Amino acid sequence: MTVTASESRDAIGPGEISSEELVVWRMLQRAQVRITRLLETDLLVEHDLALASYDVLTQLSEAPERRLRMNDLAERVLLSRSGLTRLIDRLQRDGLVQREACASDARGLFAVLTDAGALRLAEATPTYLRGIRTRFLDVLDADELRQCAAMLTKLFPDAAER
Amino acid sequence: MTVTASESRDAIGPGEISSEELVVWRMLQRAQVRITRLLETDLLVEHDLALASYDVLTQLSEAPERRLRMNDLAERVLLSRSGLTRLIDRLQRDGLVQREACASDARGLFAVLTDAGALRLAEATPTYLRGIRTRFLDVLDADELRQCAAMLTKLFPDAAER
DNA sequence: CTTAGAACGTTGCATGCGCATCTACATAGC
DNA sequence: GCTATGTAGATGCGCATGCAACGTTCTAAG
Repeated sequence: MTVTASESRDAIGPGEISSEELVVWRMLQRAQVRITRLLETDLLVEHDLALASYDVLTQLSEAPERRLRMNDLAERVLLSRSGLTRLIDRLQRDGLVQREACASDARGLFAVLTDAGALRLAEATPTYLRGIRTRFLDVLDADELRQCAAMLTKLFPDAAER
Repeated sequence: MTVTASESRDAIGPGEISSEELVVWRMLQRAQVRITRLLETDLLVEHDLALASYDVLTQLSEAPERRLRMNDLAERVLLSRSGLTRLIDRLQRDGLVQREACASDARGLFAVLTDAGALRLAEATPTYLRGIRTRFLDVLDADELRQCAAMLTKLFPDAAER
């Protein structure tokens, strides 16, 4: 195939990707990983709480009766079922969560937020929010935030606000 | 402090965060994790290559003489030094990379991309690009992509295109 | 009722990662 | 030169996670 001058450099066919586009993706990756790590170390240092644990506590606190089925919870925090089993083990050992049987399905279990868990969450939340604000929200203006939300809604099929 | 009706619901003080803002952050987290996992399984299934390995090969391929100091490389792929040591162990075992001494600093090592590594990277790249395109780029229009790039530049202090 | 298949949660196992530590080398101060 | 401090990379260890397999229970088909 002969290549004309205009095609030779950043030739973009129908399925091609320009280097600018690629850079956007890479920056997104890096920014996200970095912010997440900062957030996690904040929580770890100030409250000895991993980000995944914080997520679990948050999900439970927002759920009706502060309880969620293991399976449901696993999906919400983006963990495999086995991963969630171990995480709930740890949280239960620390008294932040407890397991309860499900009346309507003997196979199922609820993870239930304890009062201690709710307290711990309340203590950690200012740290979490401050981290997000300083590392993410403060950097963007209202317009950008709206654009960001719009893009995410497109990217995110089941956006149901989880 | 007395709370008026207008403040009672989503009262936003100077350091507060509205629930909309919080949702944006959560969606970003979720979208990023999900896309990354899809990308990783694509590479794993089609080329038996982990995303971290792909990143290393890419960084090396773009570096002068296809080589980078371990430390430098670790920073670029967002891995700890020890993490990179093990990853390079594996890649070297598979013949995709090799270690070479550094003439100017006897402590240092270069990770060098081998021909086999370059070939493997070339094979895997279409999968990677296709994944990014279908899961990310195709969903956004040119305007949104520009907005996204602008935001990331603000979020990303050392944006130097890495 | 019985049986086949699916779904829920747990467990064994392997893997990949970070932290703390170690050794070898480099650099600065004397 | 010699010592003290710092840096590059490797190693021991612990931890969190996913996959595959398992037991238990639910559901559908006959």
